[in-house]
Amino acid sequence: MDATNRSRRAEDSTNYCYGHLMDTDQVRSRWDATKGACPTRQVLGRIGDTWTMLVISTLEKGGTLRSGQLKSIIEGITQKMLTQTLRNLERDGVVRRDVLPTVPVTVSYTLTPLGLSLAAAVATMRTWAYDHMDEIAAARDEYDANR
Amino acid sequence: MDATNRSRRAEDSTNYCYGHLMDTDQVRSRWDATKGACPTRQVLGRIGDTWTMLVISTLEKGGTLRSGQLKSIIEGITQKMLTQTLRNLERDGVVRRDVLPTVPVTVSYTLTPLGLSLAAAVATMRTWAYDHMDEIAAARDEYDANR
DNA sequence: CAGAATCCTAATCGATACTG
DNA sequence: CAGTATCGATTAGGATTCTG
Repeated sequence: MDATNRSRRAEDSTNYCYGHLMDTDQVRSRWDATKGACPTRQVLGRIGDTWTMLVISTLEKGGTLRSGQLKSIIEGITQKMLTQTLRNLERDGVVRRDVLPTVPVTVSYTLTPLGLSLAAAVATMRTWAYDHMDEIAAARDEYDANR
Repeated sequence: MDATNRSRRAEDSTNYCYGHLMDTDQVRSRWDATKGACPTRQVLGRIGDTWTMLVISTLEKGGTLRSGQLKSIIEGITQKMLTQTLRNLERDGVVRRDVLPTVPVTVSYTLTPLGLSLAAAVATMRTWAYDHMDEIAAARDEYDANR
């Protein structure tokens, strides 16, 4: 029973797919379930974490940036989370990591073409949030006032 | 020291703002920091959680839906997470909750105009993920092959 | 400078049982 | 049916220390 629960968690917890919203057959035919979650869900999950959008947007605005520059521009990010976020994005083909063999080593990051197209979609979300933050704040105030 | 760490976590952990990407003064002037995180960050954080995008997209497609309908359409969601997600969206003014005093009670949810505009932005992200899932999968395969 | 490794707390989320 | 409450497993992520 514990084993059942645990394996369920491990295997399926990120597999919820968007099939009912798109062409399910097409999604299924392009999705190798043995490799893990539905890709749409994986990508959206990645986008949603604390730092990914911030890193992408910062690179979009700044072009090629060094690790230290990203760290100082993105207020509050720790070394660990910056590295982790950049590794994930690199793995997904969204950023390119370049190492110059200076002493000490110089590492820079740049959005790939795929990353640039993602940055555009991210900007849409960011702009929406910015444009509607007053409306949201007002809705929250009203909601909270009634309890 | 523990107290310091804990309070820092509690108070500031979601306050990282997008000021360096937008008009910082304007963001600051519209953002009451005593109420918590930067609104942009709050909204994007909400979008990024496991179920929010799915619920929004499902309501966009289905129009007005009852709680039970949402639960059966969205594969894998639990009662708890559905309720929690809907509450958050209701608080932000994104969905409207209507209760009919039948026995037992009937509850339905609908996107507000604000919610509809958000759904459009969400669709952009969803479509991006769908359109690029092959590219991402390929990038991952290549990345993973080199280690 | 860039990042890997360790430790530890807090938030997330699923499972389950219960209420009107 | 819709929702609440509680518990436990898992994960995210911050602080810190160490390496080339």
